Amino acid sequence: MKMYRSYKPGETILWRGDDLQFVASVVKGVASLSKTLEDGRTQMVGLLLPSDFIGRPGRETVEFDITAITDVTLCCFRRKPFEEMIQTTPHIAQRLMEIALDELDAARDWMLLLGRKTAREKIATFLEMLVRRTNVHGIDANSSDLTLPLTRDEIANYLGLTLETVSRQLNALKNEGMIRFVDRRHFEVVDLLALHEATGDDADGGLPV
Amino acid sequence: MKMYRSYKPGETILWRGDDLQFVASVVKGVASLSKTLEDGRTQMVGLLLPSDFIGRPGRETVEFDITAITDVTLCCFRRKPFEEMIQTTPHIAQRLMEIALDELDAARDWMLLLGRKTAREKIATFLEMLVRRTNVHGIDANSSDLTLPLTRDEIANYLGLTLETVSRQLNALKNEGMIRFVDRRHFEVVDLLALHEATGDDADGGLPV
DNA sequence: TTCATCGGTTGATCTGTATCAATGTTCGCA
DNA sequence: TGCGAACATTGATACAGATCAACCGATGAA
Repeated sequence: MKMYRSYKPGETILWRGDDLQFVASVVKGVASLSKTLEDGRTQMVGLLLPSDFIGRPGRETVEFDITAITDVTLCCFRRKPFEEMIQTTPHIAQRLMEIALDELDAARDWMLLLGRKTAREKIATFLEMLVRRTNVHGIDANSSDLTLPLTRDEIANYLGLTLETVSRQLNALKNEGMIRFVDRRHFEVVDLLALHEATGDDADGGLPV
Repeated sequence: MKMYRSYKPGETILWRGDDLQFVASVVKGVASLSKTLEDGRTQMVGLLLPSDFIGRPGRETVEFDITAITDVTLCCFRRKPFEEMIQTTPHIAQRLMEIALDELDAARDWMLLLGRKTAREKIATFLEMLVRRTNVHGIDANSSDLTLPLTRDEIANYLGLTLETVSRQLNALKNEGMIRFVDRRHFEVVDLLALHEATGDDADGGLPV
């Protein structure tokens, strides 16, 4: 009924079109959802963090590739019994609906970012999101010592940029004194207000992640 | 309990942050969902067509502007009784979940388009979507005499381009013999295969709208 | 009939980001 | 202990699409 599976960084969890015999939830680690064009250009369309959900009732294949970014552990259920459970336990459907609607909100914020923001604004938005998410998870409120969970290349795929542009803009924000790097994967935010201004977002219009 | 409201083209149905006392479904017409940056750049993040739904249980404001594109008629319900209905009628929650998941799939396809496609590919994808959607609605199977529901400017906002680029790419596809214009708002597809190739999409990876 | 407006087209130029290329840094492993 | 691979930075150049600007053609009001 219920089983655990683990994946190494870089390992593909599911390919687009794969048969989806299981639904799963992320126990540990970070995974990416991504879509690819014919010639190989790819775009991340979501990140999976612990407690996030894979699979959907009534659909037997996935529409994107799912790849482990860090070590990932999933908790898997067979799809059939899970679907029956939805039928019989109404508030599960409700909960899943809320999850889907939250993801939809996040996807739409990302559409604004991908369609209209400059490279600089994209990077600033991404960093601000990391601040907010780290704080929500209650780790710290001081915006210092944040972790970049992705490589420059992965950030580029997330933001619709190239890795060179990511590197340049990250350094630009550093040189302007908004952020400081501890090492390549760790940074702190020196001037959160300036960072927010650099996102281009409307006063109260941050990402509700 | 249930009432109808109408809007003229260009009229704003809801502003971001507006109090959402109602949920509604579109009876007639086309409306857009859009998000705006501080300096006015805007990006459409969705289109509402007849049968589409506005509002979500458990959230009292909308996160984007909703604007009528054509004459629009909505059928509105008070939010409270609607939410109670969800609690008591389980398959409504299920249906809403499916709608949300479908929209999420569409949003993710759009993220790939916004983040990675060229102007030409964006236009081709948009036209192919119109073909598919028109055919689904059973109007015709011949890809001839399709209607462009949006102005050049609105298309630009939908695709993350400027209106000049939309105009140029539309003409480029015309000059290559893929499409033909009847007038500014009506066209037919001459070479559907070529149009599909121009989308850049992976063989079987069309938009499941 | 004229004029104003709105949506659309077309042209010239500019610019942000991609691309191409070389170099630097870190870390795991023989 | 040093070597190689992966990740990252930096520089030079190219180009797609934005921007600025002029013009066109319907439609509708006076």
